[in-house]
Amino acid sequence: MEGETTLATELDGLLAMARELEARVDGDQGAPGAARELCAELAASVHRAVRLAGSEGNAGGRASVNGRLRSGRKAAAAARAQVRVASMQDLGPLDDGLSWRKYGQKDILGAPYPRAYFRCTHRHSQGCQATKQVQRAAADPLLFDVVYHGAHTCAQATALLAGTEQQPPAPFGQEQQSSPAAAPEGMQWPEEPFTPPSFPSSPAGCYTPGNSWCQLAGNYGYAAGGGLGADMEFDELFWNM
DNA sequence: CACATTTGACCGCT
DNA sequence: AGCGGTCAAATGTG
Repeated sequence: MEGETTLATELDGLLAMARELEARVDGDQGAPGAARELCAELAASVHRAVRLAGSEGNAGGRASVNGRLRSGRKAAAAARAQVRVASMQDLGPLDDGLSWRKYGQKDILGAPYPRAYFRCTHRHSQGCQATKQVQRAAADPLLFDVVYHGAHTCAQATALLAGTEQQPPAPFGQEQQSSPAAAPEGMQWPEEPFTPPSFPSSPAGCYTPGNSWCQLAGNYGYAAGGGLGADMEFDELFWNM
């Protein structure tokens, strides 16, 4: 409602591209050439949108984050982006190709499902401070909200990023993935008709480097507030394209 | 035996 | 005071 015109426009175009991409991928999964190009454009648009949202002085929905920064408050430790990507790939579990170690689970106020906290297994070995939060969507139990934050310094991440030209496991950002037939590493929900835990953390391979993901759906939930922790401050946004 | 996961408690911040 | 996040000890599994 405020001055989100630019951002809205970007997002609108992005949505359109996403649709096109979705159609392309759906119709031709053997030749992701065009899809890939669209993906690039899409990524660029997203990048721009996020940048606009993170710009100072911008009155966007997230502009307050910057203006809210108080002196002495440094949030460089964990940057989060608001990129919500819903990838419906049954074959693509939530495994990012890295090793995550669950270190806690907490029930979130207002959320019917608990939130699991994961950490890089190499945190003690290589000092990888990367962390990941996996939570289930409130209205869509089939959707998993995976929030990555922190920087991956372990060789595993480096190798992964170097081996793939894409950026599935973005350095930072909120990624909403959906795995209808695949459950995360380990999360036990109150009532789950799906596959229980027991996710052997599939090693690299299920990633399918080349075919990659691709089904953008949904909208950009900028965690619009409501009072449920809509406080997001992202100072730096890294996006490799 | 080592590693990963689980659960509870503690701490910090809002 | 409440919520979110992390740590630490215990347990289970491979």
